[in-house]
Amino acid sequence: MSDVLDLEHFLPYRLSVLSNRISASISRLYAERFALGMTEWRVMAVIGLSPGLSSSEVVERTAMDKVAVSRAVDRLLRSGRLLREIDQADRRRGLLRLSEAGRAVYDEVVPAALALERRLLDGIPAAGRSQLDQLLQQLDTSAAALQEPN
Amino acid sequence: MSDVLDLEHFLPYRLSVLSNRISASISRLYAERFALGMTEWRVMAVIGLSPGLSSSEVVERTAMDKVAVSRAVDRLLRSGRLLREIDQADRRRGLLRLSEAGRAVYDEVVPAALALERRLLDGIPAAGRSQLDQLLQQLDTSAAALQEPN
DNA sequence: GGATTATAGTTTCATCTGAAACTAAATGCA
DNA sequence: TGCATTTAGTTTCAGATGAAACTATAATCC
Repeated sequence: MSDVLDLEHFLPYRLSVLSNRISASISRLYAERFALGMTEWRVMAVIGLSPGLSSSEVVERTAMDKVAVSRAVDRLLRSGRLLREIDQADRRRGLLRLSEAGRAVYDEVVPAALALERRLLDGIPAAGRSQLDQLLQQLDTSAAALQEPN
Repeated sequence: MSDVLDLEHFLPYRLSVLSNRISASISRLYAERFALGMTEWRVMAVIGLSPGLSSSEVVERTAMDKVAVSRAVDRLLRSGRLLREIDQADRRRGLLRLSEAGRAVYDEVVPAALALERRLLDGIPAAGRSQLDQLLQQLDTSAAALQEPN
């Protein structure tokens, strides 16, 4: 059909707008209540679930920029929400865990984040959710393929 | 079930990663071949389809920031890809259209963008695509609702 | 063991971004 | 008509961002 590009129906654009909308809401949640940036929250989320990871492992898992992670870790250390212990087996690496204060924030943010996700999915029945899951998976695979090969 | 938040399965996170991945690929396409930023391209896309809109109408349609649009328009005017004519009925407004050079870029980028979209959707059958369409629509509605009401 | 290469993480720098303040024109109102 | 308010669009400023250079440690090769 069309060589016409209508942004409204252009998948990359729709995803971008949707994702920005959601990020804005969710950032507001973190920022207002906990003075927490998106990157910082993501670091906390990863470390909360998997204590003892290093910064570069966080980078691998989250696909965030390593500079961003470095700075987020720095802020979290300084605000006392994260602890870092040098890995004695490899002294370049710093092993991260939540402090008590960090854990307290984590335990409060997780339910709020999950509640927000639930509101997003509210109108969508179980069948639709698993379709969504599968579709996102496929898109992610295609998108990853798009990255490298030209 | 769980009060556990695993980023890998957290919808806002997945959307953000997916959208960033796709945006990166697509930006590369615009940037390398045409020295065109994402915002600039979006402005061109809207104006290409609907010549004669003003900047603020572009803002409305794209949900982009008005500062970003203002700057993108400025760059596009200076690179000679866009023309602006002051609306004589309301001299605050500038009516935008693609120049000949702009149209040439547009006519080359549109098929490339559509091709990229096609590659994204490649593994997904027609049924899945319409599900996706519907799901994104629903999510967008929920996300919009999330914006205002606290 | 010493030189070379690779990796973890940080710093620098130039750019991008968006909120808020601002300018200019238009509209509403007395 | 003249003053106050609203709207279109730009500029300013302060902070976020990411590529590239850098530091420190580890691993590899001779």
